[in-house]
Amino acid sequence: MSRNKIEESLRSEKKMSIIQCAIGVFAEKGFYSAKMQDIAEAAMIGKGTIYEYFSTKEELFLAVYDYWMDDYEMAMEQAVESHLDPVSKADALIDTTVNFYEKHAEYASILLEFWAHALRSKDDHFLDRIRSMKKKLELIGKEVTQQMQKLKLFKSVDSASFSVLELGISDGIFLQWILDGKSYSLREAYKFRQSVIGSGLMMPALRLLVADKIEKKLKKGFLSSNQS
Amino acid sequence: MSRNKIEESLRSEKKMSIIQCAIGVFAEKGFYSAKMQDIAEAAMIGKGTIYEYFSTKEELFLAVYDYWMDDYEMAMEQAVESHLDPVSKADALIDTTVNFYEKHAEYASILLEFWAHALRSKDDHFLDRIRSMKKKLELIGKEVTQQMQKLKLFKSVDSASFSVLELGISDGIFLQWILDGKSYSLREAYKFRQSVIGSGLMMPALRLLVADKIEKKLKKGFLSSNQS
Amino acid sequence: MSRNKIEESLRSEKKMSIIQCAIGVFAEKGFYSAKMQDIAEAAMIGKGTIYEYFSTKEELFLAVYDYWMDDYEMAMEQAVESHLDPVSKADALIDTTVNFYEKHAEYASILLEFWAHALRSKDDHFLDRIRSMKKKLELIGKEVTQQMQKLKLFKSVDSASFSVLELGISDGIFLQWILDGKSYSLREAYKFRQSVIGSGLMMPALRLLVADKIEKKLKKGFLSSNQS
Amino acid sequence: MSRNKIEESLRSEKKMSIIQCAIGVFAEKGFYSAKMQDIAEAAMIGKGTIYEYFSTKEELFLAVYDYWMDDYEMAMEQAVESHLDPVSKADALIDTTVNFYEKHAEYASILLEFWAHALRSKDDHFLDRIRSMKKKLELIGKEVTQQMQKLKLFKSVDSASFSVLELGISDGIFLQWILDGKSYSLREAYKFRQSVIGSGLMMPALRLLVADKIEKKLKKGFLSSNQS
DNA sequence: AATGAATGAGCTTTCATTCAT
DNA sequence: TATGAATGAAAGCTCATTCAT
Repeated sequence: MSRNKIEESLRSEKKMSIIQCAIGVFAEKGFYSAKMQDIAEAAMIGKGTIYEYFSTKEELFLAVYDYWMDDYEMAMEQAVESHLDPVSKADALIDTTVNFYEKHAEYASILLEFWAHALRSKDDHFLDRIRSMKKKLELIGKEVTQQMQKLKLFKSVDSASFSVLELGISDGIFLQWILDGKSYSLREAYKFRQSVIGSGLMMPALRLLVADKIEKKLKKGFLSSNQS
Repeated sequence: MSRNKIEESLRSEKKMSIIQCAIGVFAEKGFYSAKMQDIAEAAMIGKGTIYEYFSTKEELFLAVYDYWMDDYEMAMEQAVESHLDPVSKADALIDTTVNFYEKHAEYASILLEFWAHALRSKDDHFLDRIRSMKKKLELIGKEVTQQMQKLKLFKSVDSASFSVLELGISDGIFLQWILDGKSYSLREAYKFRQSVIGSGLMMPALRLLVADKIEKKLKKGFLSSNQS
Repeated sequence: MSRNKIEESLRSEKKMSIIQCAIGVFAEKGFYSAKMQDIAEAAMIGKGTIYEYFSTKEELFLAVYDYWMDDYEMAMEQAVESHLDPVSKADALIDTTVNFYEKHAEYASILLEFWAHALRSKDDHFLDRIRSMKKKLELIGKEVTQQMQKLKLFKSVDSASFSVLELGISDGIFLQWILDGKSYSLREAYKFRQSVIGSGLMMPALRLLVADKIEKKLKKGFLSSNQS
Repeated sequence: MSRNKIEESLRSEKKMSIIQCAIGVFAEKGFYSAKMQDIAEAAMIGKGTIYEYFSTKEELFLAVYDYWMDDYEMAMEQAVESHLDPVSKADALIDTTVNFYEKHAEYASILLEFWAHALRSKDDHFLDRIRSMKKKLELIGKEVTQQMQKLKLFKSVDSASFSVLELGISDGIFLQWILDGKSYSLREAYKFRQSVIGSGLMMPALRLLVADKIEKKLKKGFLSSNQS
């Protein structure tokens, strides 16, 4: 590695370290209440040093979101690529999402605040970032849905609409779970959701096959804490 | 009305007026960027006067949320009470929700910010308020679901879980709709959701009855702008 | 006086009070080293209060200069108006200038800094203010010169150029006096200047009349401290 | 040259190079707004390197002024030495001054700022430097004046006072010229000044000799742009 | 000797809150 | 009761200076 490359890499590493510390502070205090001082202290560096890497607090906030979403996107892409049949893909996607959300549950408030920020900001930068990620996820969902249809597993459904809906549902469940104080299993909630929706879209042949399992799941719900 | 009662009522009216003005300012600028001065100007009163009614900015913010949620709760309760059969009730609930969300779309960022605030606040006041509202809505949803089951319209499903799920889905769809720049009809998205989910929970008898309509809806999706 | 008028007047008075305190602080520390805190303390008000009257530090600085120059301009105008013959007018102008400069000697550094600021500022506001004052003074000087010529006291001289020159000389003498640590009498320096220049412009008739006095003045200079 | 001498000389050269770059930056931005970074960039060296040569920003500022004044002093000394008769000397001095000022017109704001700085500084260093230069120039002026008197060209006048006056006038004209946006010829202004003052101090014999030329100059002034 | 990443004191400005009227 | 002038704590950001390399 050349001298420049090493320096570049060191710089990048330091940036990451600041971002990681910032996540914690932003999550705990929120964008406005988080002080640059706090973040500097968390990263055990001087206040001025942050500004060597991010020119404003807002830019750091955006970087935090980016860092996060890149992580999520990559995981989702990998999930879909590492399976062949659409059913496994769908399962893997849900699994990845649940893992991601469980891992970052404590940072949910950043997500909300970021969305709020984006909706209000004159600068489209924030909204664009959100939408680009949504587009990517929608595409993945759409493809899996279409494969399901091709294999006659799913009824004929507008795959784009369904994919958008799924994304909304996914965020919505996560949000409720957080607001409900994580009092039930997020994974079970997702599975319950899958039972309800899958049950609605499956072709009769498939439905009969898994009817029993679905029925049990629906009856059981996801609120009882002793999950099998 | 006694002298005191009149005064009390006047006071309450003024409070409402401040809250209503605050909603607009909070929505446009967000909690932190909204200045008490802005709110006072919007309400055409002096800055100090706000403090006669609310002791801090945070309290006013909470009052804004309360005012809003009371409105929503009341509308939902009325919706369910003004219909007898559970299918109409369900339709009315969806209608009310869509109406409410469409009406307050521009205030979505407050909602997000409020949730973020609640998640972070040491003071459980905020979370409690959110949960009390969710409990109420969950109850409503649970009852309707149980009635559906009693009438053999719905499969056997844990009504509490389903109700919680529905709430999450509802918020999730709204959120996506907002983040997607309201580029499609929120109502159609809700109907699509209903088709997917309904299709999964309906008893075979009912399903056959509405199969055609549902099938069409699923094929069409909700993203095309020329909705019938 | 109406309620509004009174308030307006109070506001104006407070503004003046802040300006007067700011003069002292700016003079002692310079624009950059003068802290708003210092000025607030000098005025015995809160730091924030200054911003009720001046929106930026720079605006306050400009106000200080304006306040000063208005004072000077008014004094000069009054000086010229309260005399009829041009010789008395010229004497009065010099007298006024000397008085003004002696009174504000300690604030000379503000003047210099203001000029430096004006020369550099992208905003022409500062330079314009300086030039408008110079224009006014040049006009006054020009008129007096022309009257001198009309009365055959002065040789034929381009009055505009002479007026500009005089202004420069005036500032220059003041500057030297300040930089020389006020080690001689500013008044005597001005008189010496008058002798040199007057001697050069006077018509022979007048010159012969005052030759003696001028000669003495020239011989004596203005550096000896025991001024008569 | 010994090893040490060479190193010393290299060091000195680098110092000069930094000073020259600093002049430009200080002139454009002023002492406070000029960043050490800017100066380092202008000199194409690292920020830290400046501190190898100057221990503080203020010291560099002083060095800039010194460098400048040394330049001016040397030019003035050379001017007076390269002529024999006092009239030529006086002309050469004016010429040198005009040249110097015209060349450094854009740096006028530094001069002003430096003076302001000097007046305020607790540290007499700055004022002393100014005064030592003034002393030198006054001495030169005094000598020339005395030679003029010896040759019976000038009336009897206190040469020290006159020299101080001249210095003030010189700076004053320069200052006006700068503040007037250099809208006329500095050289013509100096000549006009010479006509006015010379006319006042010349002995009758000399005056008659140049009366015509002076009269024309006075009538013409220096504000018309088409200078002959 | 030369560098520039790191630093943190210190700045202007903002704004929720108070309180005299 | 209503007000808005006054306040000062607080925070983002800057930049002269240091020092390890």
